[in-house]
Amino acid sequence: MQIYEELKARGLIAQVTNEDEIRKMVNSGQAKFYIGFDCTADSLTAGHFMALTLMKRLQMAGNKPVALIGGGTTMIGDPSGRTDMRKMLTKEDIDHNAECFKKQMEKFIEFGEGKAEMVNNADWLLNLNYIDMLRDIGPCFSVNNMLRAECYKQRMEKGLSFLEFNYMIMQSYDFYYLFREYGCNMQFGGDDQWSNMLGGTELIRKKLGKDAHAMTITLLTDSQGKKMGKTAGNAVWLDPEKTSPYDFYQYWRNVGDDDVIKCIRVLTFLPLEQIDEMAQWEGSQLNTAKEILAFELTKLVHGEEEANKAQTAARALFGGGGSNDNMPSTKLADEDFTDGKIDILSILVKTGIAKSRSEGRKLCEQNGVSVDDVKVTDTYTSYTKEALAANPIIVKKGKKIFHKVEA
RNA sequence: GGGUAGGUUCCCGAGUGGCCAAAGGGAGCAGACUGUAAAUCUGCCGUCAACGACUUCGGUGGUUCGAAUCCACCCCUGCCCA
Repeated sequence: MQIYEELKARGLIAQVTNEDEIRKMVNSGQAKFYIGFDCTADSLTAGHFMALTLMKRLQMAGNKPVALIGGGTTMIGDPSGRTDMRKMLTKEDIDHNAECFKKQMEKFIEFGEGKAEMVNNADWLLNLNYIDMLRDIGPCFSVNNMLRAECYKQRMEKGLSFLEFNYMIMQSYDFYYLFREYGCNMQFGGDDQWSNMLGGTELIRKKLGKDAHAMTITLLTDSQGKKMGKTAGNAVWLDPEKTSPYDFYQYWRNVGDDDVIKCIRVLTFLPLEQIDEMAQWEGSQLNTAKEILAFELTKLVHGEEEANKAQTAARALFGGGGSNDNMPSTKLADEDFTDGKIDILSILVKTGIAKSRSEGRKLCEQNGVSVDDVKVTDTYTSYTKEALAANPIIVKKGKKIFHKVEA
């Protein structure tokens, strides 16, 4: 099976500008494609991860990937699919984020001579002269058409600032620039980027009279149509400091029945035949599929060693096994104790299990907290430093959150 | 610039002088049930030294015994007109 067919079979392809040509190009390794990443945070997320895997898949098929870091476009902020304006980031933040992105990507994709390239659109966007640029590409954009673009739809009611309106133009300019200077003939991106990407192909056609292509990836959504890769509004980060490998593993271990196979298909590199077989599984058998999904992804992002640790930790914790070294843990310092003791509420807050003492109190009162598998309902329960130093305790919130506490 | 409708807790959205830490919904968290799933039911859902106290309703001042609610000025947003 060739790469294009494989992408299709995995359900990765959402929209394409010209299927026949793209298939030909991609299958014969003739594509030099780019994917843009706006650096709005200091770590990539599970959402970006799919784009990275796509890059890798295409690279393995002989195509040339270009990772574009959006040091310039982030200054503007993509309004696509958003109902409110992004908060403006400072130049320093953006630079810092770009640096973080770079490091994370390097772990996953090979850059260098004859391999993948990395560019930053700050290098050309930041130096544009307003009037020159307007005269150069301004005539190629129809405001009427732009206003009809899908990516602005949600903003037509709530308001769209001129700043953000320009995002499409900047992204189009990127494609135009990369086409011209780097020979990039294709752009990939999330499905929400479609109109921005078409802006680029249009611009190239108008300015250079040549065809460039665009293809979007299906955004990963769960069976309820919600974007995946988020927990309680927080992203699942690829940075182990922000989302520990254990939590990362757990996120995927806990996806719904209806979503496991899709996730495996879309995100892992397991052969399709094997996946088709798993698709036959039903009921609690799917737990095995979830373990496979979680393990594979953790391995890809954090390495095999971390994946093993996360898996054994999870199995020990949920399988009723003994204690384990790999669960999240906190070592208390001297100043955390008063008169050599610390109470349960302080522990909950200290470990981040509860955001406030109030929340912790409520958790206890509602039977949500246990220490070494014994429910703690008395909020005045406290532990001495000596006891904790001798025997670390395992604090558990609900069924799934474990935390080791030692002194 | 003119007119007009607004800015309420994570989000949506009620509240228009005391009965308001603020209805309702969503999200989230916990409990029951389960398979570390979904659905369902129950409870919680500002903070704290907690039958009480403190901080919050765009901002700053003011009126009042008392303000999310009234007044003044300011900032921001939608819509209409220019």
